[in-house]
Amino acid sequence: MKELSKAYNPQEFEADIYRLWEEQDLFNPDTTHPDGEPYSILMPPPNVTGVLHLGHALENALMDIMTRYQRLQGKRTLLLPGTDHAAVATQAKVERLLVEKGIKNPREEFGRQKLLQEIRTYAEESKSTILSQIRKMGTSCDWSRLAYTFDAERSEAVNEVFYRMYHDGLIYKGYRVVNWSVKGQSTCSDDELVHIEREAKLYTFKYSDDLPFAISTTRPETKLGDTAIAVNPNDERYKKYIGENFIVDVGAIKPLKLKVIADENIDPEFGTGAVGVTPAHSPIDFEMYEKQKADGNPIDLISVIGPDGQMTAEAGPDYHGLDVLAARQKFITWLKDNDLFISEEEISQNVGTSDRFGDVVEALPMTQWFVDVNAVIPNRGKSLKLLMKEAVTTGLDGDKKKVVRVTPKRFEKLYFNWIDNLRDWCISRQIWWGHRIPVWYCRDCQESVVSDAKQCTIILQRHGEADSNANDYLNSDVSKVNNRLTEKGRKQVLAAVKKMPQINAIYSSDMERAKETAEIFAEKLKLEIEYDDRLREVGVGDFEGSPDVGDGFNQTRAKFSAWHHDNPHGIESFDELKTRVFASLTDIAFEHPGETVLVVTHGDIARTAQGLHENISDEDIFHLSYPDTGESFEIKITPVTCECGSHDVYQDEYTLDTWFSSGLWPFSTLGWPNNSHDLKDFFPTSWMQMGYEIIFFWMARMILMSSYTLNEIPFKDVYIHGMLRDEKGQKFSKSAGNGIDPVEIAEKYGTDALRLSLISGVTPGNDSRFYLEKVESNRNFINKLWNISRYIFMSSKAKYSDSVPSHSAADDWILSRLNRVIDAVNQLFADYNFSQAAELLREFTRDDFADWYLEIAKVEKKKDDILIYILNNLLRLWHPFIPFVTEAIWRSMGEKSSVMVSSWPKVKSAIVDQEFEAAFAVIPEAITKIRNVRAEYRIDPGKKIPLRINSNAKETMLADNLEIVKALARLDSIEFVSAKPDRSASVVIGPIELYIPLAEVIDIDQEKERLSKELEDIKKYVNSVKKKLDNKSFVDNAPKSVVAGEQVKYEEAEQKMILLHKQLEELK
RNA sequence: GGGCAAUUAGCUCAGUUGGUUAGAGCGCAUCAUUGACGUUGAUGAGGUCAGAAGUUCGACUCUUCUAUUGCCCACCA
Repeated sequence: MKELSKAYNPQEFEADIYRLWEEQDLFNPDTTHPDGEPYSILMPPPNVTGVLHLGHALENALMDIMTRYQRLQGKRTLLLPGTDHAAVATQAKVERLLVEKGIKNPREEFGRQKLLQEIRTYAEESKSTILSQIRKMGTSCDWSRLAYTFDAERSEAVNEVFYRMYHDGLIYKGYRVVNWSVKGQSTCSDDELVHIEREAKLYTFKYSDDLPFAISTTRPETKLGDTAIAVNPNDERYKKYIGENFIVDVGAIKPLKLKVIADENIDPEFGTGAVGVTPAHSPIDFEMYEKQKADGNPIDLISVIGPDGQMTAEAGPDYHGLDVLAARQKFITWLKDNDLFISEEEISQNVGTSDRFGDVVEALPMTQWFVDVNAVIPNRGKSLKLLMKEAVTTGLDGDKKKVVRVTPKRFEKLYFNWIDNLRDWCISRQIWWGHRIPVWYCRDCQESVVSDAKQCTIILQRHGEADSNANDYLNSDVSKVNNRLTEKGRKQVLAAVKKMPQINAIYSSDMERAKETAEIFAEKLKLEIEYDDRLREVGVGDFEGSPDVGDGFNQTRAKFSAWHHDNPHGIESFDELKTRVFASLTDIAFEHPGETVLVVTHGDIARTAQGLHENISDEDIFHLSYPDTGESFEIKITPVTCECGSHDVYQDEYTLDTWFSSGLWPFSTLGWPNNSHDLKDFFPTSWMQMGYEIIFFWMARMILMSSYTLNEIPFKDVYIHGMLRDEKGQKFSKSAGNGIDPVEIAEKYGTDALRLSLISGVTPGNDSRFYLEKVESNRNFINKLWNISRYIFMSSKAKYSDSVPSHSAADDWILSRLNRVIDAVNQLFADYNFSQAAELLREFTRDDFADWYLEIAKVEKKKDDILIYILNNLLRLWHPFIPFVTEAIWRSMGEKSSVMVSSWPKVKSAIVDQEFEAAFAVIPEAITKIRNVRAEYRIDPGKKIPLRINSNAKETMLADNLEIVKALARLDSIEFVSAKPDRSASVVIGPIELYIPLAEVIDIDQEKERLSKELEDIKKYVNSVKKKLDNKSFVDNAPKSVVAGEQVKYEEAEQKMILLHKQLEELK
């Protein structure tokens, strides 16, 4: 047995222990419990937008506690780690950082490839930080199964699901009013809106004098696009006009034709009871537009606001180019000038803002991709909406086994409410960081193709610096110059090799400088090189060997039209260049679907490939920047063949909502769409935890995707946790400046203390507070456990054995307690009540074990085996909560394998004896009462005093365990007496009377007061119980056991009362 | 506008099908401490369970209403 160091210093062992677990592959269920019953938890993937915060730390603690608990039960437990590319969140973040660095418009200045490269670099960095932080939290996840929502496997799943939904008619492209963030230049879904309340003005006016209506609006500028007036069909004032058309001229490009339409939802009481209908800029009005169209009574749709947030030409020459606020003022002025303005009124209104970009969104009509939540799924007879509902109510198709249990249950209501109000989900985004929509358009026949082909990731690597770069001359003819890499160039390549991800194949231009570069890669990556002359640098014609100055090569090309189709000065035409690059890369993609390929090539070729990939104009391609020598960027090409046979397709440039890929997480991480073992074994997953703020975003989407794709629920149980708040109850946020770095806390107090603090006080679904005092007290507690162990190791030489003989009442007591605690902890785990489980363990460890049993053990001696036994059990019970310290102590105990793969203690019910425990309680009670008297009379704690016991207690538990009382209450003599000695303090415990003869210190008055006070208390109690028992209806109606219990209480209390009374009498 | 949650000791919170003399931790007070642990121990003070009504033999617990706080949802233009 190793001695534990004197102080508990988590910094000394936590990192080593985690490394050891990893080295022994203990997080991998296939290593530890290959034959156990599968149990799986998926980590909600943190966004790669920054660093781990306290909320993540809480989630890690919760998941890991559950994982370690299940693993100790012998289950084949998988906790699968991963991260989320978080499309818009990440791009918004990186753009913000770039703007801070002085780049005003990153998208314009960088272009797609370069910005994506920036984002990717940021994301990868953030990812590796987060992963190391997860390790720091002690999370026992299986790193061999690490996933990323944006990696090749997950992309494959995304495309496959899109493909299926499209062919099932659940995904459609439609012209609809969507939420548009002008600042982010992208759509967002309804769920991504954050509603804020703000003051606004409600204006009332007429379109023209001829019109019998006045209308009210908060957005006068949109009225330039009005095409109807809606009234309630039962509104007597306006009924007669329904169906009529009015022509008004409010200054738009042409006069507006306004049809009066009826709509039930119009409130006749609000405003004037007539509503100007702007189908293009209001989702509700758009619905009216759709309805009118469906009814064969179409109205127009005029878009007067553009994606740039400015008025369009449709709005008329007076307004065109103005931003909305300026247009509003101008329109109001016009109304006033023409005596059409009636009134304005301050109202408060709710507006939707973009959760990532923060601006108020505009409603704009656009062509976007949607998931239809109401359409009937072929062969299923029900809609996605219905599937989502079934999964939480009856189970899918009524199968009770396919039902998600939500803890706490009240969140189900929230979920249903959301489903009921759900509209079609807009899944296309105009940002670049994300999964491209897997739709291709054919350049030959103009048709679109939705393909489930696996995309090939191509890393375009420019060769390292060559002689031509260093000495500035052009070289594209392999036969003319032997242009090799410089020393610097080779170094660049070696550096690039280190950064290279897993590669399946290498292709290279056959020019010397590329060849040389490729060879370095090939050697290091142990791959063969395929040479392709179509990857050669652009042909420079007559400029071969000369520096590119004056009227040289690039000047010639700058006159774009001159070499577009032709070959001025013998240079390669752009058409020829594009054709060979496209053909080469397409061939590669078809050769390596689903793989990552390194293509070593030249600057101009890389840029041309990039341009082709982005589907931008030839001239724009020419103006793209090169990658630097030795640098690379990646593009993804999916080998798609159009129905017409052409490979000449380009992909839709929109990307998918990030929640589309997150929704697939429960199965995409387990190998779907491939028929993997993991999918069979671990899906549906067993348990999932998440914060209530992502129930709509994530839980709902996972249920949608799983029930659609696999006709299964994604998880059997979902545990909803609350948010962490600071000590004042405020949210943690950067802007509030109250952020706490979990890693810093872990470093200072130890991860174990952090974990315990995070979950303490946490109940399902409720917010909890986090503050340093909590961490400190938990650290102190762990230190206590450390010292308990240290003491036991110092005093005991025993080895753990699964069964230990009991030598005394105290032994029986502690063993019974232990088993009862194990039982209770199991129950608390079953209810996901982690905080209480830890609380219970803490109580047992500190109060029962350390404060009582260890002290008793010092008196009774020879308890080595029991001490070790209990400690061993305790370490296993504590391990899910505080994995590091339990492992450290476990190893010191001489155990060879890890505590994390030992076994969860079994309840030995034969040992549990609650009655005996209750009987034993007299001993601590007696000791406490005596200590109490000592404290009251200020007796020096070191001084030993005598004790007399009324002899009627001779045959009790107390009489059998006097040695314990003697030592712990610091007594020098104990005798049984038949009468109370003179001048002594007395206490009553049930039927037992204890006397403490203290002639020299005793104060009769003080003693009288003390006893009187106690007598008063007990009298009150006796009376209340008596009243109850005298109440006939109580005796008649209450269950017998309750009445009997009250009777016992009464008798005991009464006896105590009599004894106290007697003692008080004796004092007089 | 609709909904959800919370309200228990100075602070943070338990209290799981109605029966407890309503608990814990921190803080506070008093005392102790060469001892496994001062990152400690012993002892104590402190609450009409937000308010009102109701159901019941019995309410912190169930019902209704009220108040305060927080959160979520929502197409009064």
